[in-house]
Amino acid sequence: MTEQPAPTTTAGDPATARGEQTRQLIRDTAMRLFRERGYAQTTMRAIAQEAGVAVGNAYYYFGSKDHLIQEFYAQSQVEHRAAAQPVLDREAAFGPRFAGVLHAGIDVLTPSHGFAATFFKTAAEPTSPLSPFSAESSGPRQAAIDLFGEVLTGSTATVDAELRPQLPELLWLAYMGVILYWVHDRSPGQTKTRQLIDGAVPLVDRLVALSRLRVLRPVTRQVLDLIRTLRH
Amino acid sequence: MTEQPAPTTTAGDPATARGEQTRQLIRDTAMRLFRERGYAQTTMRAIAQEAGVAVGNAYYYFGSKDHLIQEFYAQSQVEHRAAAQPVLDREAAFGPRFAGVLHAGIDVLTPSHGFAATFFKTAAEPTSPLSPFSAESSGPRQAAIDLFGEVLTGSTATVDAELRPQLPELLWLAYMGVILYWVHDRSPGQTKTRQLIDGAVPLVDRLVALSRLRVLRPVTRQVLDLIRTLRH
DNA sequence: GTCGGTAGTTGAACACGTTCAAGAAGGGGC
DNA sequence: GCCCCTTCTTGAACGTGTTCAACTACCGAC
Repeated sequence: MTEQPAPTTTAGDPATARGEQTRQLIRDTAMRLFRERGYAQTTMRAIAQEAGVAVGNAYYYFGSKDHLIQEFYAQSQVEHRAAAQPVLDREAAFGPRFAGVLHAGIDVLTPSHGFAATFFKTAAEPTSPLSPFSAESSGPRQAAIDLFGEVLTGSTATVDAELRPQLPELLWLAYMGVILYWVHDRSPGQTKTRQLIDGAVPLVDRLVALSRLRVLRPVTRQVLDLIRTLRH
Repeated sequence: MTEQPAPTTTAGDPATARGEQTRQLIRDTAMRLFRERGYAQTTMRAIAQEAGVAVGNAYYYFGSKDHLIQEFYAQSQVEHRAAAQPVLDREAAFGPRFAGVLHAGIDVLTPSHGFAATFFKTAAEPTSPLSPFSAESSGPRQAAIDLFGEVLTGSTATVDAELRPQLPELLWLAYMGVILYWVHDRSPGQTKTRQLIDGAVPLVDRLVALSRLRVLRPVTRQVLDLIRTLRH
């Protein structure tokens, strides 16, 4: 239903399409206003006016106000990947790698905590294309999962063979949990989220290591079976 | 800001206030329309018209359309408590008690899966008074936590002394997780949520039992310290 | 019975997200 | 130059949630 030009999210090509400039103008204006006033307080009329275009023009490029959020996601994901690179280069052990990537994610989001929190509700709606589990956001999601795959591939940790293929997605899921906590985190500077990361990662680390133990094999199996059943 | 008469959520008193009838009429009409058409498709004008009152009148009793959701929560909580009673009477072991109460919760919500899912997003917004973590919903929340307290008090399970006081809230948190999964569950009849409950409860059961083990004492401590740190 | 005040009720009006028919701009084919 | 088609742009109009000044119904006090 909602017509849209080919998604040119990935930078690089020199704005061939005629409207690409307008698209970026509207997107940047929206991001700025979201940061300045918050999501709810930013009206589509205000975005259009500040960008110097008509309201309908914004809807030509973005199907809805919510779709502007998706733009924010994609942007954040790219920044997250970049911020994680130094960690992946530096650390070799699983724990520090995982913690570093989680911290990098929060680092990227921190400046937007005020307004990001208010619109993460849209992501929580299952029917919304903005849900991190939806088909529409499978691109950014897969990129994020791949990032946690890199946390593993580059690490010195030895992981249970059966658990291994599931683990990147599980780590991503843990990251989603961290974000959920972060969104609700009212502590100054969201320090508690940092404590959550630093406290939980060693536990995950130990758990992953334990999964290889002979005695715990049945439990590991049980957990993996459950996960496989529950995946869509 | 939003003026409201004293909340008479608890039934029993014979509608002393003049407007109590109107209040219930509007609430029941809203619940019916939500079920029939879904939350987004039900307009405040439609609710008012079906109830035979003016639009503004609905706002006299309920601060916003979202506040009607809170009414749904409260109602569901009461039904959940009632549906859990047979389980609490029947079962003695922790596992079956916990599983039974979780299933009872899903039983109560199942008829509303279609529309309940769409508005759980409102609950996910941290700033919203509808968030299950908010001060405004501390009443229903505490009632729910108490229900999981009863799961423990009546059970034959012996729990680590340090873990014990935290456990009801943790079980409630697990219930929130189940609901989060249920909301996204697209399987027919939400059978996967049932599998989640049946698969996860034995694991929780085992985990709780293990927490008392000498060898695992340091880990239990670590987890409990983390939880205590993260609580608000 | 009348007065005064509270509780309850009304519907027009507002700002918002969104739609859409109409038009403008651009660019290739001849 | 002219035509045609796609791409882009416009702003009025619609339906929504919400507000609010005005009005009515009730009830106790005298």
